[in-house]
Amino acid sequence: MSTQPNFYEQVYAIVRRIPQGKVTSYGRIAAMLGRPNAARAVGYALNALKERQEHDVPWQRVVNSQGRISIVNREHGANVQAEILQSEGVPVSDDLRVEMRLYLWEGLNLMELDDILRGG
DNA sequence: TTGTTGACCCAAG
DNA sequence: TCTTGGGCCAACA
Repeated sequence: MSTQPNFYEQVYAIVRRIPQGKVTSYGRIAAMLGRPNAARAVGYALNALKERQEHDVPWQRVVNSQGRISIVNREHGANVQAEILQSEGVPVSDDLRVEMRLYLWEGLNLMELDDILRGG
């Protein structure tokens, strides 16, 4: 389809469905969109979120494939993303790592995914 | 259209 | 476990 929704919007649609207390990776999101090698583009999309001020997108629930936080932003000495995740019940170690084995979000079911790919 | 930049991923060493 | 290098993709100048 040539009139499919923007790549950004698809990324946001998926991130919005990550349940509290779970995390997923940039690469997994890219794979859900049918672009297993577009992990960097997903990061680019989330980066643009800052300026858009879309507070309904839980960007903090996205970490890299190794369960590590890739964001350098920090306030009063503590990493912002780590703070938010811990407040949601996801433990983050001192070296900014999350136990992916325990907190990984498995992803969407086929019906939800199809809904997003269609533009829902 | 080309080159550069990123909140990445993966395989090797 | 950490570091490198190569690869991939979208946005932007």
